[in-house]
Order: sequence, then C-alpha cells, then structure tokens
Amino acid sequence: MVHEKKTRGRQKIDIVKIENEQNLQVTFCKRHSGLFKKASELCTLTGSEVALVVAYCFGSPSVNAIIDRFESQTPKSIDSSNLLLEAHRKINVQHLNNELTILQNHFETEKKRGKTLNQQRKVGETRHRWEAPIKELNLEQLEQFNLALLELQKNVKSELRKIIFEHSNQIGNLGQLNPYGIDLFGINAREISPSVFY
Amino acid sequence: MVHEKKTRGRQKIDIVKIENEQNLQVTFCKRHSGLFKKASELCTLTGSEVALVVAYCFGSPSVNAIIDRFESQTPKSIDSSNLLLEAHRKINVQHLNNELTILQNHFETEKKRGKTLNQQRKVGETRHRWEAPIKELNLEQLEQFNLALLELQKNVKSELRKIIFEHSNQIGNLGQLNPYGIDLFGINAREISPSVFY
DNA sequence: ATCTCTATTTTTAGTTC
DNA sequence: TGAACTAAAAATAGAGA
Repeated sequence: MVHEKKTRGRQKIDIVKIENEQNLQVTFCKRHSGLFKKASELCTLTGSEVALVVAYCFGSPSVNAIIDRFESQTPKSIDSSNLLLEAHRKINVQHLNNELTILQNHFETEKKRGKTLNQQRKVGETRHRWEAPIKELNLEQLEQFNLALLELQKNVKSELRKIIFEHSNQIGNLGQLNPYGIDLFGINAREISPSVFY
Repeated sequence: MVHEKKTRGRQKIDIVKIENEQNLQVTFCKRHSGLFKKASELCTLTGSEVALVVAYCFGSPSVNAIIDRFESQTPKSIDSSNLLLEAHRKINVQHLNNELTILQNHFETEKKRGKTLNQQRKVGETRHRWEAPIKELNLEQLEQFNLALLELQKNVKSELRKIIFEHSNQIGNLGQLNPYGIDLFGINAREISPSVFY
C-alpha cells in the first residue's frame, strides 16, 4: 500500500527577511514564543540570569482587525477618543505591565536574599569573601536594567498617548496607525552551588 | 546483522535546575549559544528588535583552569598583579566590548535613518504622519537600553578591578574567585514594509 | 571550555480544519 | 485568526578526544 504524505513537513528556509507579510506574522508568533521558552529553560536549567526584550509592530491590516475586535467588545457608552486610548493602552501596555510586575517581584526577592547574604558575611565567613561583591554587582546591574525598563515603559505610555491624541483629531486614518508591542522576560539571579553565587 | 547503537542519542530531561556541575556547564554552553542563534534568527526573519542579556558565572574549578591556561600563554615579563588584571579583563570584558561595539554601530545607523525619515517628512508626506513618533520612540528606547548597557559594562569593569585588586593581596585563594561573564546581543529596528516602521 | 558524533527530542514550515 | 496536524529540520543529551 502506497502511503500518500499528508504534508511536506517542515521546510528548510533561508535566514533572510521574510517578505510575505502573512508568513512573517506567523513565523514571528511561533519563533517569538519559542525564544521565550528557550530563555526560560536556560534560566531554570542553569540558574543563569536572562533578560530578553522583544519589540515588534504589526502591519496595518491586522492592526485594524485587532482594534475592530476590541471596539466590538467595548460598551458603546465610552466616548470614542477614550475608547481608542483604552484600546491602545490595553493592547500595548497591559502585557508589558504584567511582565514588569513579575520582573520587579523577582528583583525584590533577590534584594532580600542579597541582604541575608550580607548578614551572614558579617558573622565571619571568610570563605565567602568573593561572593558579596559579585552579588552586589549583579543586583546593581539588574536594578539598572530594571530602571531602564521602567523608563522605557513610561515612554511607551506617553508616546502612545501622544499618538492617540493626534489620531483622535484625525479619525479615518486608522490604517496608518502602528500599534507597538513589547514583551519582557526577566529572570533573577540564583545560586549555582552553595559556595558559588551569581 | 545486529547494529549496536553508538550512543543513546538525545535524552529527554526535565526542566529543573541541573545539580551536576559538569552537566550544568555543558548545558549552559550549548543552550546559551542556541538561544543567541534563535534570537538572531528571529531578528533577521521578522525584522524585529531583540535585546538579550545573559549573565552567568563559573564554578571555581573551571575558573582555575581558565586562569592557568591564560597564564601559560602570557609572557612571564608581566608582573603578576597586572597579569591577573589582564586575564580577567580579557576573559570577562572583551566579548562584552565587541558585542557592544556592534550594538552601537547598529544604533548609529538607525539614528541616521531616523534623521533621513525626519527630512522626508518635512517635504510634506502626510501619509507618514504616524511613522515618525513611533520611530523616535523606538530609537529613544533603544538608546536608553544602550545607555543602561554601557553603565552595566562600566560597573563590570570597576567591580572586576576591585575584586582583582583585593585578590592580588591574597594569592592562594584563587578557588573562591568568581569570574563574571556577560553576553550581549542587540539588533536594531528595521522596516517591515515601506509604510510600517518599527 | 569547545568540538565531534550520534540518536533522539524538540521546534517549526506549510497545510488543513 | 487561530488552533491542530504532519513530517522534516534543527537542537541537544550524553559520551568522548
């Protein structure tokens, strides 16, 4: 019996910019989630720190679809300028906020752990003399990164408001609007072994 | 003829912290490079922006091996404190510098492109009215991120100097020293289509 | 640490539902 | 859109030099 193959399976592709907009969207979606999964796994497996920021935008047609869908879900009572504002806020900033909150919780946890380490050191463990500076360096770096992300988020918000404000004076040009999306992924420092801090 | 398998091939593993130090190192190495490759591919394929920071440290035994190897390659004429300084600088900061230079070149290119866009806009292309703010937002964010990275690099350097200085007064404790490595990967903004900027 | 090698697992391109 | 499917491509665990 001859078995007809149902699909051609995964095809080899060159790593060059995808020109077909449809393919690009699908590939972005798949590889984007794949990348975050890999990053997450690296963190978990090796206890390393990974900060990953992916920024992208959608082409106008799919943007319209998203906005349309959002509008159809929103009560009509909200006035239209507010509606657009909220739509963009939700689409662009909500996820960012969520991720950032998680990230900040990680930082808090690490900060506490850093303090504990500091206290332990005061007890007189000379064995740990090299750990503390690196620990602190690490925290410092992470906090700077965190601050940069906060700043970035602030800018996203204010720029979005600006854009949407301009836009509200110009309804009908929706196709030219570019929603902006940012995903964040952050994992904190961790011990590799009781005597090697990270 | 019975074919004896040479290896068991890839084995399924749970995504939990690897406790065996040796396995951890190898896995980190493999997955670290795999992650950067994936990030690079996502950028190229979809023209998205990705910033990836991976920070990790080595356990003491392999650290000794690295330092030993470095020392055996270095002319004996250099005095030992300088030697250690240089060793750590090379190991920890060189790659960072290289990556950062590439990153900065990308930023420069993008900044120029942003200016060109600005000039074009002044010519009177109303069609592009939404592109510029997002372009600028993007650049601004990227520059902030870049600044954060520069700051981070500065801290790595100064902390390393501090650690190495302390260490040079305390030879014989090499096993407690934790080299610190940071890899950076950054890709710039790009057009998705002539009318959608990123 | 890296590189190699192999046999698997995992990811994903293309398609269909 | 978007989730599910398939089969091929790609990544990688384990072992080695």
